[in-house]
Amino acid sequence: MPSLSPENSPLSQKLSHFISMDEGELDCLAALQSNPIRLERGSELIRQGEVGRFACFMQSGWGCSFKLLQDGSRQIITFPIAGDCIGMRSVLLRVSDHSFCALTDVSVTRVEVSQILPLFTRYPRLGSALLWATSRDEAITVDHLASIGRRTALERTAHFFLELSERLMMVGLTSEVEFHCPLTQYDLADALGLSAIHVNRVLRELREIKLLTFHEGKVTFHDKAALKTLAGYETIDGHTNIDTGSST
Amino acid sequence: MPSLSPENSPLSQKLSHFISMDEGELDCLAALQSNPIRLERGSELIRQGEVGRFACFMQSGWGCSFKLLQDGSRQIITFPIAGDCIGMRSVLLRVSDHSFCALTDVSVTRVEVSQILPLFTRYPRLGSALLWATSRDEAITVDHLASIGRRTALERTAHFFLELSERLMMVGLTSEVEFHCPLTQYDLADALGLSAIHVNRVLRELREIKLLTFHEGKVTFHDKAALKTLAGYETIDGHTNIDTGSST
DNA sequence: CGACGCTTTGACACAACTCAACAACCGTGG
DNA sequence: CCACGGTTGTTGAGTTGTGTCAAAGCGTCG
Repeated sequence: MPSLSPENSPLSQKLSHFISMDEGELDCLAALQSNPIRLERGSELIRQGEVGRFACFMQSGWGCSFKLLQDGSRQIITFPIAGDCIGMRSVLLRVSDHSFCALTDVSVTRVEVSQILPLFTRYPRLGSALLWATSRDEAITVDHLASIGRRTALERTAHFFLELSERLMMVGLTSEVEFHCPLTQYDLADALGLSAIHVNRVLRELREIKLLTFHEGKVTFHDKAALKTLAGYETIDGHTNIDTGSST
Repeated sequence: MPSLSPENSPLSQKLSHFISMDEGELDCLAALQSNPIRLERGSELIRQGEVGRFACFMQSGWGCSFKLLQDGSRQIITFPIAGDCIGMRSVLLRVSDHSFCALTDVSVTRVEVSQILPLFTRYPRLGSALLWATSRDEAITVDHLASIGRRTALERTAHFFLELSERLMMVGLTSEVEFHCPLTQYDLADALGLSAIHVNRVLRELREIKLLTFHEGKVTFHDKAALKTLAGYETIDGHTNIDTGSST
């Protein structure tokens, strides 16, 4: 795997959707992401209940952050990909409220909070871009919550892949119609609040109605427009189709 | 309703669980919260899809922030209470991804983001306390997500009230065994991802097994320990009961 | 008084879960 | 080379938790 030039890291790609960056800002981002660490598939970087000592930026690979519940089941919160920040909350809360596990081999760089805060003073635009990215992640979590709470399994699954695709798009990891996706149906189940068996049935239905195929680690959209209609999908950055009504 | 002395505002009460504040910091918080605005029950302060122009701190009353879905259903994300910040994400994302509605008469103060950012420079401890509070809210949302995804209706409802109680506790709005709670069963349903009718059944069961009563706007815990066991509850600030296992 | 908002209950339907079995694919080791 | 266990995917049958529909009770308020 070729090492990316720092100026074109996934993170800077992502942030450039929000602000355009000058050389100093790009250098600062590059410095934040020096010395990547390689993690093997399956390794747990963060453990629920342990003290969070650092945050990380993902450089490449797929992971999942999840909560373990009393009865042994787990709820996957998100699948971090290149350009995403993980574990920031754990640091601020001191104790980690969730775990992080690598689903493929993964490359990350550690950042100390002490590196981040001064950044807001020296590179305020970069700081606000990071805040924007964080808010965006939060909005995705909230969307996820609404999905699990109020959408059917079919809608929910469709919505998930559309959102994932949009996230991958921002870091240049997908074309319009298909992308690589190393998740198992068990992973999907734990993310979507379903059983793995039901995920299988839902995926079959999505395939049969010719909207989307999930096969051999590859997701293919057959009719993105219809999929968006089915899922009630609105782009993450706020363009909504909903008529919010008016009266009390 | 007597106006609170600024030094004892819900927000400063909440933050004082994280840092102890000196006079300058308290004054700064007080300044942030001057000129409260009164909102009538039912008024919508933030509308999904509109441009988010400001954030607010709640002074008193109850509200709900929620997402509207395509089919008209809604998912309530959280019920902001005194001391909570609302709409911050909407400002940073420019377009609001959710709505906010007052469930009782409510008093809030507007804050411009331009007021917040310099605060991190002048009162860094206050800034980090605010970050902590924000992270804590995020952790609650994530918990909520796990609840809806993986807990049964009964566990989920129990968990919700325990968490709510802990939040109220931080701003001095509850005793150990009971608290005022103006939510309807419809509100609960939209928060818990259930139908109102099923919420009613669940509440009846919680009453029958003598764990919790929800009646006439009042929540009473009859056996908090048993309730925590049922819900698999861990305190928000990270003290967990879960044995995270060990092997791969 | 009637209208309305909220709660409560029952009967029934259905989405999603569980259990069980099997198929396909992998890497490993004999 | 093939046998093997482990992981992942697939399918069917039966169960159950939760949703839907319908109706009634009960406050409050105009």
